[in-house]
Amino acid sequence: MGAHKLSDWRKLPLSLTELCIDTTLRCGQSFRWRKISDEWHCVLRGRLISLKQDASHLHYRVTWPKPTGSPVTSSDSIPAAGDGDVDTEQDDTESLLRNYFALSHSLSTLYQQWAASDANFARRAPAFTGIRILNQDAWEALVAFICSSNNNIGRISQMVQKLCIHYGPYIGTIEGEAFHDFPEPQALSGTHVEAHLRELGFGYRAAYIAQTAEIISYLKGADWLLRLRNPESPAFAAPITRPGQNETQSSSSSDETPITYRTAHEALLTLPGVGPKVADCVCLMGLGWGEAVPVDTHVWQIAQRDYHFSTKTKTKTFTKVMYNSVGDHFRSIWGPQAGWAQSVLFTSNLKAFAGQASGAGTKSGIVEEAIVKAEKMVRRSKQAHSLAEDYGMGVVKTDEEEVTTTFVRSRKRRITAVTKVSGSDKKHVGAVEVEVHTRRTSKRLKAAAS
DNA sequence: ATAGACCCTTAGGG
DNA sequence: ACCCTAAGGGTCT
Repeated sequence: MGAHKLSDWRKLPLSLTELCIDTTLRCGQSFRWRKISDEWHCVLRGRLISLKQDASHLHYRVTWPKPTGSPVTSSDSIPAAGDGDVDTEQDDTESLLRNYFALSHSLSTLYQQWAASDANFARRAPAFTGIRILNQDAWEALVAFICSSNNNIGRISQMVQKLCIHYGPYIGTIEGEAFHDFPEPQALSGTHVEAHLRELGFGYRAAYIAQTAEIISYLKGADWLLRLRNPESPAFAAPITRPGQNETQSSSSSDETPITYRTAHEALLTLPGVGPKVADCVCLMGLGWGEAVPVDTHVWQIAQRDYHFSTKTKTKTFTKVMYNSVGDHFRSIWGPQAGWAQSVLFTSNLKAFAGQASGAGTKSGIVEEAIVKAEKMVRRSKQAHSLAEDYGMGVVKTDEEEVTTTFVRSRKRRITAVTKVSGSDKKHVGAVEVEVHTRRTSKRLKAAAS
């Protein structure tokens, strides 16, 4: 009843290989989608979008908000002509969705390319198909990822939800749940905002958000953010200029240096609460820079575990030099859409998706990790002990047929992985045992092993 | 350049 | 049953 108009379901031919909304909408890109009785809902550009998917189609429906402040609802006075039947001529929801899901990229083609140039991707991706980078609103991505620092997906989603409820416009209700749009920068500006956000549990991020909102609203302007977009991205393709049209108009930025991924990244770093990782998230998911590779704890783990990135620099802190070198490395193997490939491996590494990992049975993330570490030991059995030091392993035992690795998962846990190898090939055959010990038990184990 | 502090929530071990 | 610790898509000083 709260909605002005509710469209009928429409559908878009789309395979699950090209897009899997169940994965893409849950993997920590957007924090606003909610699943209610098997349908996904979110407000995009002022309208409430509902989605469901089968093997061949993406089904969508739109709920338009009731016009605010107009005493006479025109639709009520107008006879049945257009009521309950959203004008499909005018409705641009399909193009909105094509743009939001960046459907102009062929995901299956990209997966093939990444798999061809990267064995690790080829091994992990089959269980995680259909993961796309969403083309989100840049301002929303900026604020959401400021919230993401030192935080988990659950709480980030709660925080974004609070921003919408307290500062964003109400759009509609579905099964008793209210949906608001994401607030504009001006709505999050003001002297009271920081204190209020602290009350709402934002912690130290409250100041970052309030300050960034102020800067975008009044100092730099919302245009500033939009000018950081990738002009080459299909999502922001310039309006088609006809041959006869004036061309000087399009090159209005003749006095400015052309925008690049690097300059966009640097520009974002000037905002409070925005470091290299958050800047890359905004570049990738809000500004169309496919080569942006956000390096967080997960990606850093992946880089070390699967791509032989070593922590040999004594320092324990993750420096900006290291950050850039990880990103450059992934760009060199995955190419111009490296950020898209990153999201696939990132998702495969999430605990929430651990059940999907590896085809044979459901191995936990811990087991997966143990297998991979053990495999690494197999490949480099000669340097097993030095590697063990690099990776913080406590005990390493190798012989002709079996490799046993024990490494420290946390201070109070040790995990032992046993990988069987077959003769000269030293191929991993999948036999894995994992044990979790208390400190006391592992001490005994260590003694027994040595 | 490099440790700590920073808000808050939850899961798991004592 | 509770307290305690660690960790969760980092950034700032």
